Amino acid sequence: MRDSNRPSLEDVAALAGVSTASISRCINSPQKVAEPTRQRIQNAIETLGYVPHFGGRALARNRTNTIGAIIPTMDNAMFASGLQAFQETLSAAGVTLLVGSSNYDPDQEFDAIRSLLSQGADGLLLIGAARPEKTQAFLTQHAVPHVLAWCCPKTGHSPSVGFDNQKSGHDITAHVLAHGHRKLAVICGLREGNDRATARVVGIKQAIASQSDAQLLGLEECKYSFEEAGAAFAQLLTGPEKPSAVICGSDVLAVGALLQARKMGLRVPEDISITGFDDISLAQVTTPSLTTVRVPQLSMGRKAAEVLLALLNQEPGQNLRHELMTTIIDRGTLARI
Amino acid sequence: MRDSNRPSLEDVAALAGVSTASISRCINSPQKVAEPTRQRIQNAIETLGYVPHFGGRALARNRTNTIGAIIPTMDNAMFASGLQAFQETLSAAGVTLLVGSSNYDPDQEFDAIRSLLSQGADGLLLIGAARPEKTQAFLTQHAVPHVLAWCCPKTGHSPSVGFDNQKSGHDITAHVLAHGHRKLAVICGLREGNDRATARVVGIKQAIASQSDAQLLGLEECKYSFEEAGAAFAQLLTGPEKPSAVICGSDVLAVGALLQARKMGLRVPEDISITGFDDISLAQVTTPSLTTVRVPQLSMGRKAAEVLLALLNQEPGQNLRHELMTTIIDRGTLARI
DNA sequence: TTGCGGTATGCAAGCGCTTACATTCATCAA
DNA sequence: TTGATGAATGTAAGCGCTTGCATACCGCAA
Repeated sequence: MRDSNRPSLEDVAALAGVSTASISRCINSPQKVAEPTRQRIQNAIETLGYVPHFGGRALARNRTNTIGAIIPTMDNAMFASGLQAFQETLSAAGVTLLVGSSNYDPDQEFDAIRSLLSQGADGLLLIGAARPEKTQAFLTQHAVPHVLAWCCPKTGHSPSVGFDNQKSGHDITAHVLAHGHRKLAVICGLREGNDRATARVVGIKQAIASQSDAQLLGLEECKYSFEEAGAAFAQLLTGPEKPSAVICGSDVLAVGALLQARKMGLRVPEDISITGFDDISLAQVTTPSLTTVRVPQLSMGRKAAEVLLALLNQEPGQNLRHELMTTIIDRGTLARI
Repeated sequence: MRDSNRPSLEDVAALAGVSTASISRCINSPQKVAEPTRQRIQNAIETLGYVPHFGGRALARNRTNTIGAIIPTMDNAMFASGLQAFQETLSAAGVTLLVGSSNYDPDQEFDAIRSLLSQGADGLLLIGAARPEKTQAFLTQHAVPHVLAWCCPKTGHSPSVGFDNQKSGHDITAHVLAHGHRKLAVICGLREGNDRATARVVGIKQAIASQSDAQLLGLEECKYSFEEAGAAFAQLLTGPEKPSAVICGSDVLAVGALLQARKMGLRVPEDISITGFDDISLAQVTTPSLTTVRVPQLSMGRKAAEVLLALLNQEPGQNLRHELMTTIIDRGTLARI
């Protein structure tokens, strides 16, 4: 490739009149090299435009300073900004981020894991806790340092940085109930293999169950798109009894529902209330703006990076389970009745 | 790290009773190995859970199968979905994506470039064409295969996959003028070091200049946030003459303006028209939804990946400049007057 | 002067993989 | 039978870097 005249350590050594060992030391622990030598080496490095060869270094050190993240998709503000924070934190520590995506598909996730590891990732960031036996076994067998984000499982021994999806689902529902709603409906993402979506629904159902006169009129599962969510919303309104509030498992779903409601001539929140989840920027932009659950994406991304770095550096005494708090953001789509 | 008992080629070779060369061949070009041997090797690989060591491979091949992308930020739907498409295309070709971010800062971009290259990136995706001499020199000196996206420079010899920002800026402005607007104002991103923002404004001004009775009442530069854009919008309305339309260099800015307009009691588009740029999902969600310029993010990301892969494989006869078309999406924030 | 301790540098052995070249062996045409 | 051919496999030389150990050198105390 771009090698033929790529300078190597040896070239630098020749130019500076020292051994390759000194160059290496000068780069990796400058204090071990006398000042005048350091100068000479620096000059040589610069005149040649030397950049250490990654493969050589990785081979000798058996470490790449690279971390992989596998997220369902970047095409969703939800993960993108968490990932951005994650990347920035890593970058500050001199570690580079490799990304892979799973499209919410466990098989694709497995492939991505294999691929990132074979690309030399020292550790991984994974979203959620639910994964097939096969994937778990692979992670265990290869003793892959990893942290789970967007969740906070009570079982399992993977470090995690996230929040309690179930509790958050419960909270927003309790909030809706407290506003007087009794006939509820739910739109959630496809739950198979998605523990976050699943847990949120569990929390929602739990809250409804604990309010004796409340009822769940319907639940629709769909992909995270405006269109599908709109269709799901329409479907929920076909029954004989109409919900007074629709609780959505994500802001994208909620916005899809909101747009559809408008299309159907329903006023939000006068005719029907809608709530979201995540608090991505979409949520503040709709009219009315979305009552939703704020997920601490930035701090989650940052913290996940810190935990993973600590893991790789074998720093002891780490807290392995970091539960962050979500907050209900009251805006305009939830009416009191 | 996770090495002590990591199996190596040699271990596999011992188990399978062949030489390491055969294992390597079996992995990289199976047709060169006889079927029974292949079976034996496969078994050995699986029982040991062997995964090739990245460093060793990179060293021997002098290629990492890794590509770096440096984008201003992922925390903006604008780049995120293009990046997603880019990543998916690479992934299908067995290439992994490394990401870095620049925060729209040329120095940070330079650091990111160095960092990704030192991480072994075989090639780079960069956003926009404008960069300091120093950065250019670095790219040239190291003969870094790269492609520029989100732009389509007529000069320079870097391959590019993008669209004509200036023309698009011109087009949307002409569109606004065709709706009868004559008093215009502009909100754009910080132009320093951002050739896309700059070019868009040039196009906008050009269109205004070509319509003799049109005038540009004001231009505000700000960061890509709702708040700053709102402030910019307010600022534009402080003068004695009020614009009838505000052209924004990005949907984020347009939405900020829109929210601010509402706050100020202005009806959009009755009292004032607003246009965006990019057509990210925000644009279809506001009330009224945003008249904007659609940028073909998915095809851009995909194409950029293809071009870069072709570049790395030394495929000849490549078209080095791919200009994609933008489209004006008419929605509700532009009135006819 | 000798010897000691410490610092700066060099030497050389890997790290795990790929691959050009060498070897072996079976097949087949002459 | 013989030699040419080609397929399957082995041998071993790197790829560029790090690092334990050896060496050289300096200043200083004895």
